[in-house]
Amino acid sequence: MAWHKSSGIVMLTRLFKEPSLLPDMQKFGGWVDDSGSEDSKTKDEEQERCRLGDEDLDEGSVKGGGSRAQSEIAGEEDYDEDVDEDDCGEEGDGDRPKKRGPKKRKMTPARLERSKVRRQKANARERTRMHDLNSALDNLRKVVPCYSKTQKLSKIETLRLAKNYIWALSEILRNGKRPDVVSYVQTLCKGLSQPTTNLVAGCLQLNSRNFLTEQCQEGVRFHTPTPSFSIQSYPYQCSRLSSTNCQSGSSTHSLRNHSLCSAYEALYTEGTSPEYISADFEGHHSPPVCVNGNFGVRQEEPLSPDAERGYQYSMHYTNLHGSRSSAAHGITCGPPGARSGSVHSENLPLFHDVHMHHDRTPAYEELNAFFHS
DNA sequence: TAGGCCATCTGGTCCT
DNA sequence: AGGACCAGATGGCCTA
Repeated sequence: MAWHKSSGIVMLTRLFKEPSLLPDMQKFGGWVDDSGSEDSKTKDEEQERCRLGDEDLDEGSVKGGGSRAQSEIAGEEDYDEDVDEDDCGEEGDGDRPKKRGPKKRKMTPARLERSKVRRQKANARERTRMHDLNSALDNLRKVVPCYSKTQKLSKIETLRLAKNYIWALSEILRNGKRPDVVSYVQTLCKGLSQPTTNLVAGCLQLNSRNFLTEQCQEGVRFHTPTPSFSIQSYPYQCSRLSSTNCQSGSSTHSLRNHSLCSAYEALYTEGTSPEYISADFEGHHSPPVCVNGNFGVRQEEPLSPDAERGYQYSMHYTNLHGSRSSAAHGITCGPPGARSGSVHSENLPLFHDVHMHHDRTPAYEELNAFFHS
């Protein structure tokens, strides 16, 4: 599906206004073949233009016959200078067909100035609109899984993750049962770039005590709602794996399943009710960790040294912007103030500024209650 | 230096 | 008439 960034943002905006559009998201996108924009002016030029006043806003508002709104905004200064403002006679030479519609008026300095002012106002409105849009996007970043103040998801990744998140939650509500965790993770990461996938999966991976499971070694068979989706599509990069029994592949980078294995493991934690333990994954119980805002985080007991060592196997997140947060990150995960339930960040060298959300929205509460009922 | 991401400008279109 | 929306173009910044 072709997904244009701006189109995606617009779609998101409209989705908030019209949730009924959600089923049409998949149809949304595509490139518009259009052209014809003038060169953008530099910021210095823009600042210079901003020094212009509005004294001409109300001057000379008399228009010719018909609407001229478009021509006023759309570069009226390009119109012919030799067309008289009051000329209502024939336009153009005899060979060309006569043009209908409003006459082009001569650009007087005053009108030129008005055009500039109008353009400035339009630019200011557009800036405000985009700022509002970005603000909404920031709010969206805060409610999708994996929020990082220092490592913001890009716009497109935020939208993709939000779409996946909505889809995952919809599936949960539709099925009325606890989801298969790996499928849940898969759904969240579907279509995301590798860095974002690593980020999301890394957020889900808090416990590596039983990092490599049989499922991992043998290849996890996922219960995915979308058969075409395969975890093999996400070559997660793992770090600090050399000392573990994760060497199932020929290289570190071959351990692409580990993060999801850990994420998978992470959900099935001790402290949860027995029915929470998947039949597919009940060999061990790990300290409770969150998967996203819909899952609570509790850790009932201090980590054992082994468990702490296990965190050394945290997946490496290849961030989008390099060194900003690539090292010494841990995960802050869990309800604020839940000291015993939070994983010590010092044990989590990655993702220290990354955490799952716990926005107490009604949907959150409902789902959280659902998962802990 | 290429590529990704972003902010901004710009002109076109639609709607009120 | 004017604002909202859209999408292309452009340049800046950053990272690999």
